Order: sequence, then structure tokens, then C-alpha cells
Amino acid sequence: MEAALRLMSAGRSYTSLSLREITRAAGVVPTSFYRHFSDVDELALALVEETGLTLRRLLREARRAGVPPIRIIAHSVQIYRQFVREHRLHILFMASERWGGSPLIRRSIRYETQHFATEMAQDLRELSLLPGLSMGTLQMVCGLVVNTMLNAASDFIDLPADQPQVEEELTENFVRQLRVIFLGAAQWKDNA
Amino acid sequence: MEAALRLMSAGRSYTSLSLREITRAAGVVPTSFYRHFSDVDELALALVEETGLTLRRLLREARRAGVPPIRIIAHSVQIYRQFVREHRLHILFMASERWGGSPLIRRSIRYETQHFATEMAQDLRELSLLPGLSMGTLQMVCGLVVNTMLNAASDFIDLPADQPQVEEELTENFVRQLRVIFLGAAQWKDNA
DNA sequence: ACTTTCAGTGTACGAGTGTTGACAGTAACC
DNA sequence: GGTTACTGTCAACACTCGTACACTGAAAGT
Repeated sequence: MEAALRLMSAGRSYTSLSLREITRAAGVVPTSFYRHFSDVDELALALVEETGLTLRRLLREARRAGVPPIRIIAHSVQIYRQFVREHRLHILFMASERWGGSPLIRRSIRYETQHFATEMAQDLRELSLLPGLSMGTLQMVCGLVVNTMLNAASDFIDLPADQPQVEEELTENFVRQLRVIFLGAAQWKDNA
Repeated sequence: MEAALRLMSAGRSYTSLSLREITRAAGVVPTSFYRHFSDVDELALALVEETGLTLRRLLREARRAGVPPIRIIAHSVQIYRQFVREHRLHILFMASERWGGSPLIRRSIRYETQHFATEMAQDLRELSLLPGLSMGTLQMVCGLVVNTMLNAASDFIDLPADQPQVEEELTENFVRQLRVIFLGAAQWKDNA
């Protein structure tokens, strides 16, 4: 799995990786692959699951931080950016195979992101940010947030690593987009 | 180009298509490919460009409609959904290779979508929706809108074609997300 | 009428592909 | 101490792949 991610870090898409390439990168003979997965798709599914765990850890970290409610967006974004840096390859995988891979992979990624959005919605509810919004609405908003997060991650990822001020700009844009969303959510009237 | 899109309509990603497959689907011998493109990437770039034109036509249509400003979102979404239905394959290509393909393809798609967002921002300005927002802010909001559009398109596209009520649900969700965004944009204060 | 361009065909190459089957060592279990 | 499960290796299979080269016929240009 690590070898597959490593290969993708050069800008390749998962679908374009061959079984032999992956085993070669893993320092193992092709036939050994079948000892662990029956398919390249199966490896991908395992990666999705692993990334799901990783994402849930992100929420836990964000939750744990004491929340001065004004700066909560900027702060969460900071955590997220750090997170993207640390788990760069997992996030890259998730974000770029979300629409790219086989239907099977797409479906499992969609499941994972929906799960993530749901947890986020529950968090928002428990923290009583955005009070007065129905659970359905919260779910909708969180879906939007998650999409925005993954888009931003993709932007971060094939950034020319030597221009920190472009990264700064991108982060700024990301924060502002989230702010728009939460501004809108705060204004939302469920019956309208 | 049409053959490539056709192959993708079965859920395959562009990157996973081989030159031979494409020519086979086009009813032509592999070597003929080189008469038109020197590369599969070059074909992809041509597709991106064609889709760009298509997208700009979308804006023109949306603009031409008389605007009862309350219903403008719902109405634009209707146009967009119709549009996704008609140019299904092009939109599918655009949305799914956005993060998937070679770095070259990614870059050209990004260029095209940014261009699209810019035009949309200019439209908003001319129609004086969202007055009081700087051009930079409008650009940021439109970027968010375009991302949301493409995400929705991807959702539309691998929908089980026999469940119209799921599609209805998805559309409803899409409209609500856009409404959140525009609500937020209307509340935006540039100096904050 | 002669030539150039264009789009297509056929053959052929070397390289890479997924998968099978038989075999080897090493750890774990009773 | 013998059996079983695990993980790995090697050789081989029938394919597919991208690309090079030489060739053909039709259209367009002068």
C-alpha cells in the first residue's frame, strides 16, 4: 500500500498503476501480490479504509482544541493544512481517486466522505455552533464543506513546493470559502 | 475524441484508456492515430478545449434568460442540469479528469475552470447581483460555485439511471448548497 | 497532367502486462 | 516433532501495448 502511494506521489493516477509496478516498488515479486490482495482494486479499497481512519483522527484533533468560536474556522484550517502535510499521500489518494478510479473505488470513497460529513455534522450539533439548523441541513452544509476541503487538498498537493507564498494565498482562499459557507449556513432558514 | 468519450462513459478513467483501445473504438487502425495527435495527452487537451467552449455556451444560455432575481438560483440549476444531460460525456470528462489525469491535463482543466469562474464573476458584477463585493471576492465565490457545480455533475453522472427520485434529491441538495453559498456571499463584508 | 498533402492500411519489433502452477523457507500450533 | 499457515521466489503463458517503417488511394493545388 505504501508503495502504491509512493508511485502516485509523482503525479500518476492510481488507475494507471500496474500490479507489477506496485510490487516492483514494494521490492517484491509480482506473484507475491496475490498473497495479500486478489486484485489491485482490493488494495485500493484497503487504502480508502485506512484513509478513512486517518480522517476521523483529524476530526478528533480538531474537536479537542479549545474553541474560541470566532477563530474556529481559521484554526481548524490550520489543523487541516498541517494534516494534509503530514498525510499528504493518503489525502492525495482520496481526493484524486474520488472521481477517477473504478466505480467500485468511487463508491467506497463516497461512502467514506459521507460518513465523515455525518460525523462533522454531529460535532457541529454538539458544539451548538449553528443552532437552529435541522440535522438534514447540517448534513448538507457539511457535505459542501467536505467537498471544499478535498478540492483545497488537491490544490495544495500539486503545488510547486518552492513557492510558499502561493500556498499562503491558496490557504487564504480556502479559509474565505469556508467563511462564506458558514456565513450562509448561519443565515439559513429551514422553511425557506 | 468521440470514441474516447464513449469509452469513458462506461465508468473508465481517461488515463486508463490505451491508444489502441481508442482507435479500435473509432474504427481505425492504431497507426492512424498519429495523423491527428502525437500523443494521447494531446487528444485530451483537445477535449478540454472543446469542453471549455461548451461551458461558455452554458453561461451564455443562463445569461440570456430573463432574471426574476429570487428564483435565479433554482432556474440556473435547471439550465445546468439540462446541460449536464445534454453534454453528459464532456462534463464527465472535465469533472473526472480534473484531479485524475496527467499533470498536463490537470493544468489545462484548471485553466479552463478558472477562466469559467472569471466569466461568471463578471456576469454577476454586470447583473449587480451581490453588489458591494470586490472583484477578488466575487472570483473566490465563483470558484467555490464552480467546484460545487463540478462535484454535483460527478454525482449526477454515475447515478443509476432508473431512479429519478434519487436524482431529484441530488438536485435539491445541489440547489440548497448553492443557496448557502450565495446567502453567505450576500452577507460578506470585505474588510472582515 | 503532375505533384503534394492527407488519412488510412499492414506488418513487425521489443517491452510490459496479469495470472498460473510448482516450489522453498520460516514461524506458529498442538 | 510433525503439521499447517504464511509469505516469498522462479519460470512460463498468452496478451496487449506504443511506435517505426513502408505503402496506398483519394483529394487539392498549380
